[in-house]
Amino acid sequence: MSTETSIRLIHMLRFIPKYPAKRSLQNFKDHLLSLDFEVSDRTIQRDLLKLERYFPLQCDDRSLPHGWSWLKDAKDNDLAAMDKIEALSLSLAQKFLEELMPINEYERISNLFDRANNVLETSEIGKMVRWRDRVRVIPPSQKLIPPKIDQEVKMAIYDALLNGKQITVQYLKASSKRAEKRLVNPLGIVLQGNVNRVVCTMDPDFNVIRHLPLHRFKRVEENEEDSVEPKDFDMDNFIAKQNFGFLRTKDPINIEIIFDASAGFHLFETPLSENQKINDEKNNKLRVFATVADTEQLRWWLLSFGEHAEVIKPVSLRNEFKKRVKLISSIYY
Amino acid sequence: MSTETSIRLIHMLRFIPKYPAKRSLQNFKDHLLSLDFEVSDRTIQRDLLKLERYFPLQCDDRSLPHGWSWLKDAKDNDLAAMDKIEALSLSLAQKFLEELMPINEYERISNLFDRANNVLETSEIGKMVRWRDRVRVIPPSQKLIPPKIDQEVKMAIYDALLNGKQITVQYLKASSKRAEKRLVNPLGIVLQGNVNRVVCTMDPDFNVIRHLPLHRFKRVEENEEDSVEPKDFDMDNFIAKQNFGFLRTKDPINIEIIFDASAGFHLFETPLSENQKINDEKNNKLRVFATVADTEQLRWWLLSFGEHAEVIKPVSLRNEFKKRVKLISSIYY
DNA sequence: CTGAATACGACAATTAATGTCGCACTCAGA
DNA sequence: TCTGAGTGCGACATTAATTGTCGTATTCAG
Repeated sequence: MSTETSIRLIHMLRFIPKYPAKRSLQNFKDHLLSLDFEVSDRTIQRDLLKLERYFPLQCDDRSLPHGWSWLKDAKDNDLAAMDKIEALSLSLAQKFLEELMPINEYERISNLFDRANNVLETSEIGKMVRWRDRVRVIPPSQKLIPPKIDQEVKMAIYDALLNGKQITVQYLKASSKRAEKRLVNPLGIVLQGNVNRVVCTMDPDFNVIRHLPLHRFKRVEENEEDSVEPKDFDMDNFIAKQNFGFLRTKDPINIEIIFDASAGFHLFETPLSENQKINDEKNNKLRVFATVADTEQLRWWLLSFGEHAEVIKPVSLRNEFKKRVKLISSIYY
Repeated sequence: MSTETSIRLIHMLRFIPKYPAKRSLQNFKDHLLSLDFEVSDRTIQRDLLKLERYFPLQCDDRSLPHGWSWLKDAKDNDLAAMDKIEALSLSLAQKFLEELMPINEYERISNLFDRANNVLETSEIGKMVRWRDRVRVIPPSQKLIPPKIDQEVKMAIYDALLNGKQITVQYLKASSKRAEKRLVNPLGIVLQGNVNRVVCTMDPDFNVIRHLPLHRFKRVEENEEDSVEPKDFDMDNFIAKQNFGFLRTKDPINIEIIFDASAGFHLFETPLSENQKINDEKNNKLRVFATVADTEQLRWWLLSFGEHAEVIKPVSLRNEFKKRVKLISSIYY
């Protein structure tokens, strides 16, 4: 018999599920026994009362046996036991992230996912369908291989950013093979697809704001000096106006597009905007109206439909597409 | 003086950071004092030794004062204190997920994110740059508004899937306005972009395998009957061969594409495949070779480059593009 | 080299934890 | 409505663990 009360309490805390699930005294007894804690029923009852004083727990005493659970909206119920459904949701989220983001970096989130998978795997065998075989994620766009990021480097840069400190780095320019020593003022982080970019200024010219892929930094040392920032630096301005070149005009535009019904049908379920309207034309076409941001992405998206989408408005966009279509034709003919 | 030893131990456990960060006796003392635990130094030392016996902790005794931390690769270190860098990473992951997936559903993951944001917000003010202003996520493709999913419905369907049970549902057909009662055998879940689909069979014809958006299910009841599955049902087969129509041929294809240098440059950093090769042609073009899956997505992706990409091989794909380009031309001219 | 800070073993006093028992209550089945 | 097994909980004596104190050894900055 183990004599370590506190440890037993921790195990009990982690065995309590979130409301509306609940555990009975007998459940706790079995669970503790499987962990080699042999105590009397009375002790378990007392333990639960004690935990209730310090954590947002709940005892359903409307019927026997009483059932214990965490309050639904408890803040720190990351301690709580995970139920199967929650585990399945998390496992889905994991598959989703894996497709899109180098998730292995995020250690704590991996822990959470590990725990979820563990719950799914140790549930009663046979009764449960093998979820692994039953869940798939279809990536929304062409899959590209993410660059490898050095964890030490990443952590050092994040740390410097948080502390507002300058860093001295070895930076590998795209054009060269050897890293160069540079002095860098980190300003921010931008995640673009699966590329992690550091927004910064760098010697010799600290007036130019750059955005450099994190994986090009080879060595990072945090300096004593505080990071020097350009006056009135603002991330949104930087992204919008200058460097990423996604946003064309600041104002949203009203678009009118004709889709083949099969290609545009999904817009009924996942609209482009809150104000989207769809007219069902007779000839198996859909005429879609929406107000959207005027971005490069919009163009990429429209282009990807090929012959299944026709830009009608705004006229400027239609003319742009006319020109591009001519250019594309000239490639193949 | 509080007399609740066990509770104190739990607080201590959650205050211990992950290696390589560490906490000294004085740190613990201050922390406990702020939580109204007034104990002697010796007690804290003994507590730590006790915790060390039951959790993967580590005491760095190479120098004074000694520093405690969780082992780096501990499995259950979701209990551990979160450091600022980890918190920033998680906050990034959250922003990433928010752009792409209806994440608010995943309660436990939200808790984790809340905790991360809390760490960032309660850190020493002033010393830390305001991370909110310094972190951005640029979505990889056109943003569409995710459908709203009823949590009760989702949980009921997941539960039935896990338990291998039939369900009786109210299903809203795309064409109609009123939900109909149906008997459904759930077979699996597919996440496609931000649409959550249920793979299933349904009355009246249980031989047809369907994939229906989760948000079309209006009410779900789990039945006593076990779910009846088609013989030899296999998710991958289902996705690949029949219904999603993404995969064209089972075998990967060797593609050769000519990109404008500016458009294809990112492939240096995020390649299409492990075996990708890039020839730098003289005329500001890149000739890219890679082995990729033969999917619709590949076509969408290539089309989205417009005049900045030319398909060379395989010849079949080039011919396909030739035809499509002619069709596109005919729309605008 | 020196003094302040830290770690830790030992021990006795204190405090908490535990099992047992008895009684009250619940609830399903007769 | 009755019955009995199951469950919850108050009380209490016993046992076991926890705690503060003190003394000594060690570390480390100046």
